[in-house]
Amino acid sequence: MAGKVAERRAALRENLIIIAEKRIASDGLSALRARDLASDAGCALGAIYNVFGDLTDIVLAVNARTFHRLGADVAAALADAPQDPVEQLVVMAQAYHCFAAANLHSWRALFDVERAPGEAAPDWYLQEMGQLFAYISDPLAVIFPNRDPQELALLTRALFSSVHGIVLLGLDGASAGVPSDDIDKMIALVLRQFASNP
Amino acid sequence: MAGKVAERRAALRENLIIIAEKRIASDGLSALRARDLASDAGCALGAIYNVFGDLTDIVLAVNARTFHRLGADVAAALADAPQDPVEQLVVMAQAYHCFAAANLHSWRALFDVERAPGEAAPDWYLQEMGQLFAYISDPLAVIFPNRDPQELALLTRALFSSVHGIVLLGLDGASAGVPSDDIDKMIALVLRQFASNP
DNA sequence: TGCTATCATGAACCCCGTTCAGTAGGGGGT
DNA sequence: ACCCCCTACTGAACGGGGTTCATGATAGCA
Repeated sequence: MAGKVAERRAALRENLIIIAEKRIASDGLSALRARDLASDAGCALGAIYNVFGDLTDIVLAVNARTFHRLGADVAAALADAPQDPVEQLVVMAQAYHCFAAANLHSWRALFDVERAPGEAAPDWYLQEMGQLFAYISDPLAVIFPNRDPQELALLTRALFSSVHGIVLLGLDGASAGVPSDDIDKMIALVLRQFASNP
Repeated sequence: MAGKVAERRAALRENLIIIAEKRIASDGLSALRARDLASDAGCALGAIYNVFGDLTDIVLAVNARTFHRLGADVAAALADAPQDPVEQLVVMAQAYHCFAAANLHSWRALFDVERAPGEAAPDWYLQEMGQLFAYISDPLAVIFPNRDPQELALLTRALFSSVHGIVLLGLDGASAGVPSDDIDKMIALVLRQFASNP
């Protein structure tokens, strides 16, 4: 049976991703251990390396799923949003915040995984990122109809980064815990103010 | 001699901090090894633990110095800035970007060090952060004279976080390397737009 | 000088990711 | 049905890292 081996491996692969996902979600990226994975999956330690190159590959697979869920949440928020483009931006940003807060460890793993220096970001990463940027870019183009596409691209990236920064520092423990409401307020302040004078 | 031991330890402490600082600056936080530190400092491996609780304590000491240098750079930029409060914000933010780019590894170490969960941020961290916030808050109060202090505090934090986010994602390798000029443009776009309609 | 309390030392411990020699198992030929 | 061979799985072992602690060195004091 030629397909049998590939099938078993694919099943193990899925299994490992799900187990790693749970582990990261509950205890954070730094709590991920190869030996725990193996024992939870009921496989040998070495079996992990028959299916993944190393632990980072598993984390990347988990991150792909997380990123996809994030994109779906933002898209869902956008679907329910009012027509006003500024409100659309606010709603999406707050959905981003909401996702990050509700999936803190998984969300942090998106950025905490260390990429080998010089290695390009995976394809799915750029793709999901592009999707998020597209969600932002559309309302922006309505708000700023006179800016050229290049400038809109910069604006898009700048706004995403701003919201990301607000959420990142807001959820960071070092800041002594910014209340969730304050984070939403900051997001709304920045976005509304930003879009107030095109 | 009662002070002799304390003196020797203080010297070793300083020495270790400087060596760790160099190491982090050149190769990044993850390249910091206790054994390298000991051999570079010409001391025993265990001597490190006579002077610091663990490696994280050394990193925190390095971070305190980095943060201080960062604050000094921002203050220097502010001193040379024009009177216009919006321009002051822009100049400070670009000084932040400039510092981060020129001290990439040290700057990343400020945020990459993992704090024990539930442990409060060190005193110096909150103090330096407060200093940075004060630099931002002053021009903001001029730009938005009608907002109450509480709202100004939120604005201050939001703007800092936004600039931080722009610099963070801009300097991140995963974004396929945003050109430095673009980062400065994004900063200026966000800040000018933000302050354009008080 | 000898005694003792204190300090410095680095080999050893434990944890962890990764590897690879050894083994089990299944498919195909007779 | 039997055996052989090749593949894939296994988990003990390796290397590297942070931290500890029994031991040896040292400095102060009588």
